[in-house]
This record gives sequence, C-alpha cells and structure tokens, in this order.
Amino acid sequence: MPRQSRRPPKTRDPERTRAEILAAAFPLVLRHGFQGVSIDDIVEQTRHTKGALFHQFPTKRELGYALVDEVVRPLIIERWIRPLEGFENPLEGILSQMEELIGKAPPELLKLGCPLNNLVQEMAPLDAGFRKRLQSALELWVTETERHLARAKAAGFLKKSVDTREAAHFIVMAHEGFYGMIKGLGHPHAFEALVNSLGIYFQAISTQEL
Amino acid sequence: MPRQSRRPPKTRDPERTRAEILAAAFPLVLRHGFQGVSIDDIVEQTRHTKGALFHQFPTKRELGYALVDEVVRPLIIERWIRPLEGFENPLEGILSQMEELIGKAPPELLKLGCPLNNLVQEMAPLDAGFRKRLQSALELWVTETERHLARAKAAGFLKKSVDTREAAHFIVMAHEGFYGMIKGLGHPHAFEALVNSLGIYFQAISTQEL
DNA sequence: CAAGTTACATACCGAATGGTATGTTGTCAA
DNA sequence: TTGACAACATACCATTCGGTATGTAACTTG
Repeated sequence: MPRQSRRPPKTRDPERTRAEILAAAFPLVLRHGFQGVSIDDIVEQTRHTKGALFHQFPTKRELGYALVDEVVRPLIIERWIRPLEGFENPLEGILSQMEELIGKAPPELLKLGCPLNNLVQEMAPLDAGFRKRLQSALELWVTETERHLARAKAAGFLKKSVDTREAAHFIVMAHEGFYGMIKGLGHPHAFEALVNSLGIYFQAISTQEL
Repeated sequence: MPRQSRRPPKTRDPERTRAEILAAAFPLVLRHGFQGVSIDDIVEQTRHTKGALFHQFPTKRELGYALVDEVVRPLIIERWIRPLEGFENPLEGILSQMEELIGKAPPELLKLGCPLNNLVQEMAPLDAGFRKRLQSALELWVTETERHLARAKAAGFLKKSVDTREAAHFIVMAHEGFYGMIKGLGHPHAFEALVNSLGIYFQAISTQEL
C-alpha cells in the first residue's frame, strides 16, 4: 500500500503540510517565476487545499520569503559549500562541483536557471522583504566561500597577495553568471568555455598548477 | 511653446507612437519585470491609449519581443561594443566601459539590473519567442566581443594561446554576473571587488601589463 | 472630392488572481 | 468527557488583467 496517500490523512501534521507546500511551490517558482505562479497552481500540486496554504502562510509573499529562507538558502550550503570540505584544495573543489552540478546537469534543468539568481533578478527590486532575504543568502554564500579561500591560502594553495573577500565575490558571481548565461543561450554548450576561463583565473591566483 | 504636447496631436505618426510606447514600457519592465507590468501601466505612462497600443502590438508578448529586438539589442551595441572601437587595446576598453557604465552609475539605477539579463532570467524558460530573441541578442554580444578580442590578439595584446570565443563568453557572462550580483547584494559596493578580479583574469590572458 | 483604409479612442468583457468568510474536524488540556 | 483551539476544507468575492468590439477622425488614393 502506498504510504503517501493522495487524499489528506486523518492525522494532522502542520509542519509536514508546510514543508509539502514549499516543496510543491519550489519547482513551480523555478520554472515560471514567483509572479508567474498562482496560489491555485501551487495548491494543485499538493494534496492540500487553499485553506491549508493560507493557514500556513498569511500571504503569497510570506510563502516566497519562506521559500528563500527555508529552501533556497539551505540548498546553497548543501550544494556549493558543504562539498568543498571534502577537498584539500578548495579551488579544485569549486571547479569539480561546478562540473558535477552544472556540467553534468540535464539541459532541461539547466534552462530553468539558478533558484537564487532567478529570485534575485525577479524580486529584489520589487519587494524589500525579498531583497533583504536574498541579500542575506548571497552574503552567506560569499562568506562561506571566503572561509574556504582563507583555508586555501593558509594551506599555501593561494598566493599571499590574493584578497579572499574579492575572490569570493567573483566566484559567487561566476556561479550565477554561468547559470544565467546558459539559460540565456538556451543550451549548456557554453559551460565548458566558461569553466575553462574561470580555470585561467584560478590559475592566476594559485601558487601551483591546478 | 512645448513641442511635446501632453495631448495627442492631430497629426498622425504611427512610427513615433510605436517608439513612444516602447520607450514608456522599457523602464517599467526594467523595474517590475515583464510579467509585473500591465498594459494599463504602460498606457498610463504615454499620451496614447490602450487602443493605440493594441493597434501597434497585437499582443503583450509581441510588445515584449519588440522591446528585445528594438530597444535592448541596440542598447548592447551602443553601450558595450561601439565604445570599444575607441581603444587600441579592447581589454582596456572593456574595463574602462565597465567603470563608466557600472562603477559610476547611480545605485538606484544599478539596483534595477541589466535589461537583457532581467529578461533572460524571467522570460527565457517561459516563452520560445522570448528565448529565441534573447538568445540572438546574447550571441550578438558574444560575437562582437570576440571580434574585438581577435583584433586584440592580432595587435599582440592577447596571448596566442587564448581562445577568443571562450574569452568572449566569459566576458559577457561577467557583465551579466556583475549586474546580477550588485542587484542581489543591493549596493554597488561589490563592483570594485569584481572588476579587480576580472582584471586578474585579463592580466592572465594578456602579453603585457595592463 | 469620394471612398476606402489606417490609426487611433472608448467602453466593455471573461477569465484568472490573491485573498476571505465560514464551516468542519482532529487534537489536547483540564 | 468536554470544551477550546488549531488545522484545515469549501465557497465565494473584489479586483486586475489581457484582450476585444465598436466608433471615429485622420490620411491616402483614385
């Protein structure tokens, strides 16, 4: 018997309800943008109703905020920061992770772009609440990247002259730029060119051959 | 007497009407996104009516297409390609132009992002017509950038080993990434960091000190 | 100048949207 | 066991939106 019934269960679980709504909203927003997705669209993708949604989230905007704080933000850490811990040289880790998550990603997924970048471009100039949360997520990404660059420097992989904060900004910018460029060109073909060029930059700030 | 009357003139000028509608739509779309702007919003910013708009553009989407082809595309050439012709070394030109158009731009303008990038992120995955036109604009930007890189190479500024196509992709990506990053962080403070890092990349592909 | 056509202006419409009002049921403390 | 409240479900609403139907004045053409 399927544990995940299509009909609402008799037992209540508000946290799970909330999580399921967010999980349903995420891919829709990724594909259509926040403004392009309606409450009804989201509800349709869950086993819940509009009443449940508006009970969990007072407004559509609040749902968007939760999406940033509770879905997008953790995703950044999980995908782009945590994996670096497994690499002695973080620069290698960054290139490797890019190859893994962008280079090898299915084209139809890549065309949807980066969840964070999409929301930044769409919502940051429109709404202060979004702006604040997206900014916070971006700064977290930069800060954590810088931490690993500092580690790289301490381990002698990075030239002493490198400003790790500057480099971290550039690297995060490149992530978002890669996604944006691939999305704009419509095919992932440009990825290799981009990662090669980023490699040249990495080489320029490194003390040894990568 | 003001030549530009607020009331519609008795004399007709369809091309001017069309241009005025596009001119009114452009800043609105830049600020609120394409989906975030209504036909009535646009009409309100002109001395024309909804009837005129739908006479010039059969649908809202067609207006968006025209915005890409007739406003955004020329803007790229005018801002980022043409100015390079005045520089013996195009790499210097790119950095100089970035400083001029991004570094010195008013923060409230920067927060709105890059017109092309905004539309790419918002509309490319949603609509094939947008996708085609945005892709074409991006490829034009890359191609024209590559032309100047080839010139740089011929003049001996670039290392022979540099793949100009790859580098052109990376440079265009950086333009869009810069805008996106500044928009996301909410303040132009990051620009200097980004342009410094791009300078390191430029140095790495150059034959001499910049 | 007559007749047709283009370029609008005005009024209106059906559908979609975010949100609400109200009813119902599970849950839990006393 | 029983209220009381949280967690929903259902029905409904006001507004907004892209688009259209229709009327009219300017312009072109024969």
